[in-house]
Amino acid sequence: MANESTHRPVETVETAFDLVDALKERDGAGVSALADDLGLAKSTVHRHLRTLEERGLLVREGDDYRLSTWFLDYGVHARNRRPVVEVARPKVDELAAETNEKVWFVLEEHGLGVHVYGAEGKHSVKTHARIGRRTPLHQFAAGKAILAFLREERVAEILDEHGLAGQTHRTITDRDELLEQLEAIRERGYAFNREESVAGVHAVGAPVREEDGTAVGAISVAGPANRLRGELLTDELPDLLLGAANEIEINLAHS
Amino acid sequence: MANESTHRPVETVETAFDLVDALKERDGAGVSALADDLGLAKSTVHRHLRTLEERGLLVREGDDYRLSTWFLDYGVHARNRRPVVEVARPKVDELAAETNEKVWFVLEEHGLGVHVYGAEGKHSVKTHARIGRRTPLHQFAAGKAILAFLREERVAEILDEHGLAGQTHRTITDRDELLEQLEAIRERGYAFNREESVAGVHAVGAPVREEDGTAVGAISVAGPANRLRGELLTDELPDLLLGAANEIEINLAHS
DNA sequence: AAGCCTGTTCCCGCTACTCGAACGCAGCGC
DNA sequence: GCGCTGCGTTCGAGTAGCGGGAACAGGCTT
Repeated sequence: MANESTHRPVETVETAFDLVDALKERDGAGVSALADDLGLAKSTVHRHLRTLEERGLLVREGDDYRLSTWFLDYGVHARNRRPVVEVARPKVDELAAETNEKVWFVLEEHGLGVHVYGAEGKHSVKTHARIGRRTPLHQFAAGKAILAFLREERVAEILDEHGLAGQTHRTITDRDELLEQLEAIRERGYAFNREESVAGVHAVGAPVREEDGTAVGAISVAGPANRLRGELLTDELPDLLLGAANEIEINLAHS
Repeated sequence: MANESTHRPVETVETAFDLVDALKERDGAGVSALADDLGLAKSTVHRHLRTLEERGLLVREGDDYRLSTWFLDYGVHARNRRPVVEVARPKVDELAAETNEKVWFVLEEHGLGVHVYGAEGKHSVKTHARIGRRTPLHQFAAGKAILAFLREERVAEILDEHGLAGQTHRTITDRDELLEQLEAIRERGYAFNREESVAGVHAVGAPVREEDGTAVGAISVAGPANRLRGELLTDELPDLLLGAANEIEINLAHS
């Protein structure tokens, strides 16, 4: 599929999104700053920004432009298109109420984990996770749970493409070690994250699978390491998660 | 500022977003269908879709493309950039718990109301409102609350640009009638919506204003018409809303 | 097997995108 | 007061690259 070498992207579209990315990163900026940043002529940047603004994608604040909430509309649409999200949402809420911890539902897209829905428990920790954020799958419990239940070639593809970047000193950065863990996850059915993405934070993740066994997403519970330990971490939470994941799978199959 | 006539948009970017819009509307589609729809050559559509897909903005499902959750990342970023949203969020949650009804926080952008954050009460009604959705300001309580506290010229601009489309038989479609209502809203400080956006649904909306008096957003409570009536509608809910709006304004000024 | 539907590739022509220079305006320092 | 320097904006020109059309490859149906 798709011989990469022959395909030439639409460069004008690429610069448009380079601008959008730059605006996101800089939290808004003006014409000159963006032109410098991207090595484009001011007039070019100007024309692009105006085009995007007239479409409603950007808003002006004085001489600066920033992203508009149009993107939210596209994004929410994209999220809700995946049936599993609608099914998972109430279960995530339930789990958060039961465990009092932060609960996430995560999808895989383009080989990265996307946090698409989260619910706060009474004692939720604040992590860097946020709706829409993309995280390399090997760095967290839900991600590893997904990886463990993807086709082997797909896993290889993903690891080749995105590598094994470290996040904390505990993050798995060795490929063989990761593959071993994935094997263990496959056997017991759920994944742990012991300070691999945030220092002081533990998590458990369980995959949500479809009929053929491949993961369409995962749910996870995360909390402070000193609270999530012992049997709570190794037995109780996995039980709750597997139950919830299973319910989601059933509801998904009958929807 | 901005002589519209001289400015020529980047057409390639426009077609790219025409494709994105079409994909949103159709919930995903293939090359040929999109080419037919937009009157473009298949090869053109193909090249655009590939470009967007390689950027991670689209995902392929077989031969169909659909929007990816990348947009969610942009959108959440855009929303969280507005400081008022972070401040309003906990108040919206509180109000939902207190009233047991659906509570929304709405921003104005490009002359339209954007529902950026909503909280469910125990007895929430399901309306067509959804995070990210844009609605003409004259059609609902929060929107009217915002309109009432914008500069007069700005209001005229918005009405000229977006018109007064009807939504239910109760929607205000007469400009003078709307301006009169806005005057009344300015005097009492909050707005009502009696089946003007959804049949059988009433709502109350209160503006969140900054120091100079202009609205930066609004909160609203919506529920079934037969529950939201009498003193609850005309006194109790307005009181609660004004209190919450005021707290948001104070927190916003000190953040 | 032939037809028809996809998505995909290739190449050519002309559009329109990019650039650079010039302009108007503000704010600042001398 | 004046000029400098920053900004966003406009204009014109030259050519890169976008868009179109035709041809190809593969699946499915008839």
